[in-house]
Amino acid sequence: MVRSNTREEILTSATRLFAASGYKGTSLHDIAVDVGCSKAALLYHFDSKEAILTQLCAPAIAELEQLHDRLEGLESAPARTAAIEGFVDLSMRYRKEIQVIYGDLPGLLQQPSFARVHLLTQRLCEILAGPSGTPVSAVAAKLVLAGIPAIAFAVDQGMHCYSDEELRAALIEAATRALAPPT
Amino acid sequence: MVRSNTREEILTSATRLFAASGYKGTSLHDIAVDVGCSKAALLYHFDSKEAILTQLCAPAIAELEQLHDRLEGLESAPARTAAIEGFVDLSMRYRKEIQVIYGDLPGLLQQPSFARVHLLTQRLCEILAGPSGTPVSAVAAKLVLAGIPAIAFAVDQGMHCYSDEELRAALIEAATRALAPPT
DNA sequence: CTCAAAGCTGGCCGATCGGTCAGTAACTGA
DNA sequence: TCAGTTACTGACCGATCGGCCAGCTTTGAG
Repeated sequence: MVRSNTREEILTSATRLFAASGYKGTSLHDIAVDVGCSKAALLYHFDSKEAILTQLCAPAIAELEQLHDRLEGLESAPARTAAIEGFVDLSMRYRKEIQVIYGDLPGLLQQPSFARVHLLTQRLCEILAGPSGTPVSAVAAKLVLAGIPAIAFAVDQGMHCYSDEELRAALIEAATRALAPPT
Repeated sequence: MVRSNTREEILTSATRLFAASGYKGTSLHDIAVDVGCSKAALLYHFDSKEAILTQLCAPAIAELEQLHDRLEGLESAPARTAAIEGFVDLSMRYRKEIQVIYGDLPGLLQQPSFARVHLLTQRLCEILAGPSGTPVSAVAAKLVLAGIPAIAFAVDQGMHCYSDEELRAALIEAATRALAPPT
């Protein structure tokens, strides 16, 4: 049997398995069984296990990059609302990938391809914190920026009570509220 | 050389190494080198690698349990403020342990000793969401509950700009603001 | 002084890991 | 028809993993 889209199947399986058991907790054998091919086939399509991880995170990172570019030209206030909306959408669209990243954060931080993510996230944080520069606004920005992906992380483990639209709206409102200056 | 407090040294080293490289990413050999003893010595003091993980998380889990008991008798409003303060304090005191848990969340969720943590966190979430029961308040509670430990997670990787007191105050204010009903 | 317990070591075990390699079946353009 | 490329397999490799065990010191009570 020869298939045409094995590469995509590998990426799909790897994403689900990495998200469920972590990068280190998932072996090439596990992925091969899930895909229904040999372990060697994985390494025919990808240079290494790490290459699989990098490839499956690539689209999410690319979109984060795009979000960053989109915000660069805006004024402070509209940049903030756009950042909230963009980051919520991005976190919800790439739930599984975020689960993978969160599940292996300490080990991944050292990897060069994620250093860029760190920079982009820091920039987003500055935008969310706004120009005031008080500790509270900076910490609130970190809170939102860490909390939203963490919800995306947890949402597949027992938070099916809300629809995506409800969840999105609620996240944006809660984030906006946390970041709003006290009245 | 015979030492008296090897057990504590093992727990300290393991916590730091697990936090830095993850549970799976740290071998018994790594811990043994860090402590300055043999790998076999680790398994003399603890039944297994997993037992080390369980033991080092035990104090944090016990305190979470205490926080839960303390909140049980309170009314809705004071329970919420006490929950915020208690959870912020707990998250800051056990930063390293939280880093360990976050770093291996997917794998750890299946473990029985962490099922209890899941329950306690859910109860905390209900208290933070309050009696209103709207999606926004529930999601805001999740946001705060996920965001605070995530900051504790990230704080040791480049957020030394604030003192613990500043950080604590800012976290409590940001969390309170995110959870406050719109005025 | 004796001796058992506590604390610890070096060496070893089977299992599993990521990765390599020679070989093969199927498809494809010349 | 046939050479060449693509997609893939099974067997195998060295390294590393968690864990076990026989035996060696050190310590302290009787």
